[in-house]
Amino acid sequence: MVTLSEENYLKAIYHLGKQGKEAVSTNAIAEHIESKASSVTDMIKKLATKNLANYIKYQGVSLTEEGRLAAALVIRKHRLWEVFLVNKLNFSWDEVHDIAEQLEHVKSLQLVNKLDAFLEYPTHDPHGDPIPDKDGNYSPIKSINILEIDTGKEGTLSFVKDSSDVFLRYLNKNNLALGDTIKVLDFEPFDNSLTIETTTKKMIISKEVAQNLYLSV
Amino acid sequence: MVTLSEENYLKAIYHLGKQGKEAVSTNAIAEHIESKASSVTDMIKKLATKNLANYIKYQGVSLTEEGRLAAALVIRKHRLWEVFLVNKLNFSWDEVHDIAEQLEHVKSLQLVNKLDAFLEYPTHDPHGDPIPDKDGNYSPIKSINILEIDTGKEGTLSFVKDSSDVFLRYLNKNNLALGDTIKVLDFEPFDNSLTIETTTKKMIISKEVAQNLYLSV
DNA sequence: AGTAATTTTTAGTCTTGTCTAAAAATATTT
DNA sequence: AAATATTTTTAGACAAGACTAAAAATTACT
Repeated sequence: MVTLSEENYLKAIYHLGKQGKEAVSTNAIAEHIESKASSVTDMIKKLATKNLANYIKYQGVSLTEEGRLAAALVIRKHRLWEVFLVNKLNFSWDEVHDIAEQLEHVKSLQLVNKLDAFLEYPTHDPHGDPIPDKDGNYSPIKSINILEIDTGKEGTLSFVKDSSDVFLRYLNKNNLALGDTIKVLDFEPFDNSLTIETTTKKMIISKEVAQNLYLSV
Repeated sequence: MVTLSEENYLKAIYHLGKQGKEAVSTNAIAEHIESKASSVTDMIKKLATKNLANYIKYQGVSLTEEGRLAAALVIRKHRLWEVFLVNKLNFSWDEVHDIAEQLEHVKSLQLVNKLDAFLEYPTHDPHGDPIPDKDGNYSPIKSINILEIDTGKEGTLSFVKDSSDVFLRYLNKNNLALGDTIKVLDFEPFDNSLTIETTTKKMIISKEVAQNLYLSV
């Protein structure tokens, strides 16, 4: 049995080293989960004895295949619950993190999979992060919301979810095309709209449009 | 902050003494939550210092108004989640208890209330137990599933949810009327039908019919 | 390479919630 | 009402997870 606390460490290791494959430092983990280095050492020893992590003293930790899968499952649950909270319960996407942080620890594979079906197999959460499948795999493409506001991060428009005529006409009219480089400048909480910047201009896009733009970063 | 463990004790006290008003014994609680009497003593002392319980040594515990409300909230959450699992995720009503036992501890008043709205303000969970409202109150009437099979418990038919012509004709045809005494003899998991017994006869009713019959016990 | 700075680990302590075994209080029986 | 049985509480121990302070290892610097 993987405890709540163990799950949080697995998540941290997963996020800090590319999906847990790279070794991450004790200090990085401590900072990420807001604890102390000594606590981290204790826990990673425990994860190692449980075959969830590879650990060599003073050399950092990485996840075993088993650990990677366990971490991906927690992330899958987190993101599915976020979709539920936003799409079904009408939360706004900036309110759901703390609740999903609790829901992600509920244990029942049947529950995850039924929730997945109920939500009609979403591929991305409301923040634009991709949702791992049952085997822990996911596409590296993220929806536009993922670009944090005003950090200067940019992405390349590489996929549109809705390929209806009316949406493609919208893109045409606004001079947006696959391959364009996009940066997010501002987020308006009132209607969830975004101000974005391409190489040629600045514009405001609605929540509906944002949800259909996918970028590689 | 009320911890997970504290919530479980509050629930137990609430269930064992009529909504926590009557004093319940240490042993009864220990048995109910499958722990030891000494652990219970420790915890009820803690609940008392937190003003959630009234405790006099060797005299049992009851809940304070604050404790009663906290317990009712946990039960409200448990039963709402059960409705969600059965009505939205298509679980059968005998599979949902353990999952709801975890979900009931998720903290967010906003979540409970949005879930309540999403489920269209259900009054009873899939087992027939009434769902407390925001103030911890609920009707003492239970839907028929609550009568445990073959325990000899009986109730009086006192309310029908669906009052359409077609349902009332069904009741007429089958000689079921308000005031009738009803006992549940068997449950068929395949289609969730029940075998019931009135003072005059024995019959099988479908899940749909059962969901509309409410009894006072 | 040798010293200084940083990172990581160890050792020992604390809190929460649980347990066993023994002591104290209450209930029951005759 | 005394003796016995049962229930409840206390005392002390333990596991999980976190912390502080000190020791050990690694990395960085000159």
